[in-house]
Amino acid sequence: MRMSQLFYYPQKEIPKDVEAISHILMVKSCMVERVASGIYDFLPLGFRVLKKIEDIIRREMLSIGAQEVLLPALHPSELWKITGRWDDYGEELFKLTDRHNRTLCLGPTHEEIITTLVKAKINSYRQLPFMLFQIQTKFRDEPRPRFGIIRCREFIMKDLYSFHADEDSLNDGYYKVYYAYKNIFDAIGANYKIVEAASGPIGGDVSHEFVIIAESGEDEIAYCSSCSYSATTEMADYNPVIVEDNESELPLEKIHTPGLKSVEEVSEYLNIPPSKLIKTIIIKADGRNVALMVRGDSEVNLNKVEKLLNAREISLLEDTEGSLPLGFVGPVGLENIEIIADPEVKGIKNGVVGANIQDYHYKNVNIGRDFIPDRFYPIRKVKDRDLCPRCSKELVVSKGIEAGHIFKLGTKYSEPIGAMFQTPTGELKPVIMGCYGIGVSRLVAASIEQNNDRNGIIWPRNIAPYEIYILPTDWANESIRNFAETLYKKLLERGYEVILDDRDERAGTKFVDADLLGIPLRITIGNKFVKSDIVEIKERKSSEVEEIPSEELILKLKEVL
RNA sequence: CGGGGCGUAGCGCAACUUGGCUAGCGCGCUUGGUUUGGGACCAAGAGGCUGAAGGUUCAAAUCCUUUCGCCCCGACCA
Repeated sequence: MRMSQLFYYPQKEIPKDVEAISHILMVKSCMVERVASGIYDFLPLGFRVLKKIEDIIRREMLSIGAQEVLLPALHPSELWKITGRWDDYGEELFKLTDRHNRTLCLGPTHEEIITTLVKAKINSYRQLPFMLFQIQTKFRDEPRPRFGIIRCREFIMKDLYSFHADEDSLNDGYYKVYYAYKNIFDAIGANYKIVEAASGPIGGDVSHEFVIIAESGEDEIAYCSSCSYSATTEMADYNPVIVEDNESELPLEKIHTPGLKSVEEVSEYLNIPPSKLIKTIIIKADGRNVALMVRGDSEVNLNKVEKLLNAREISLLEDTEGSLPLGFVGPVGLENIEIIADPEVKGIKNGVVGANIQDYHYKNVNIGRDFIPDRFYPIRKVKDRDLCPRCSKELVVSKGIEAGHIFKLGTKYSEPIGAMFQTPTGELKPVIMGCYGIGVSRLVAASIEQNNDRNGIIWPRNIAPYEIYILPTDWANESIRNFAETLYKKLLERGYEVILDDRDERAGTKFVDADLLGIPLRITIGNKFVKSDIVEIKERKSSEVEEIPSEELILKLKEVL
């Protein structure tokens, strides 16, 4: 590509409110252009990167035997009503009505469509297993689009669906995809973690997320600094450590704490650290009230409680439900209600809890003397530097971008839709399914989040829009120009993806653009070439410059690329 | 959905509080000249229905109402 022809209009000034590094760099480097909130144009440079990522994904999908299909973006409402998701999916579903007053939605995901297809074509175990995938635009009416292309209302996603006759086969398929995903994320050059995850509204039991470590991520994950354990903080376990306070028990004391409900308020008012407070919250689990206790500097992980209680539905108790003075609840004298405490609570001597009386707390509360929890169980959210549940080394809590998510769906969709097959014994069974997504457009941004410096993007070679940037410092100089042109043609012939900066710009401008665009290799043809036939090769990533005689250039490129 | 903020040239912003000449500045763009290895300089230009609708007024970018769009923070922790 000739720079003079490229649809490239770098922006020096970008809006103040653009936050994420990837967003800033993508706007600056003219990769994308915002059309509306959460809706973007992909411009030539951005689109090339998108295509490269797509190709990597496609190659891996094909290699595990999946076949590519293209499914509609427009879905009739009936399909979504069958699975109940017309209502369950909520406001994120883009709904619309056609001229005949038929209701439709723009597909946020394609389980309904693909399962209906399978219903139409599959009726025997002999046809199973198989996998289909699609790479296409999906739509979600996000409550708040954010971080440029990372959280959009319209975005490109790869979805693979697998169909099986039994659990073993599903498991087989699941791990085939799991390893294909590893290959993909490795090929893209991402720093990522595979974490055990909650399956969310898509459903199913087993699930892994592929998370790209990045500050602007909206996922929070915990991973072990030593072994391979990792999970979302929703799911993560930890090895509880009980630190016994080393002090003697003081007499219980009731204190007036008018209007002070939160841990911070009470802690500040009494000048006692939050770790000495015991937070007590009341939840409703399938209609039954349960009290949960954690140390004041911790947070309850409701996800864990839900699992522990094996409850279908749990929620925090509302002010209007029951007679407890919310904000002043404590375990002392709390009756007819199960109390579950985090093991950490055991270590607290002379703690502070709510008194179950409006505007009062108790000081110097001691476990055993003043109250006894019904059971201890680690129910708080993990924190940075907690101990790994497997190897007891320290965990790291970090933010990341959810880039891939794989689920075992089971028969969640095949059953209601009626995608059945006949077993060898003539039985009719619903097809067992798996579903496996990758946020393709999001990966473009995620990669930039990890690969940049103050001058711009640093593309990993596999997904760079071009491999080589030929930079003639003075386009008006005939010998420079001739050499650059010849080099450009030679490299194209040899199959390299090359940019030739044939603009009549000052050298400085070209250097700045080359850095911003982050093309892995830059070849500078300047005054050293004019004087002594020397050209420069610079690697964007390491900033290493090598000067070599011009006639050795092509050979040298073979070596480094 | 709750709270806050912003819509003025392609982009980034000023002028609005206290209404009043031709709505400014920077980037980018056009023309000419000088420059030419890290976002050059000088000169001359082009480019605006001040988001939209209504109102107040002799007079509205500016005040009022409505509406549309955009951004940020929050959205179960006691």
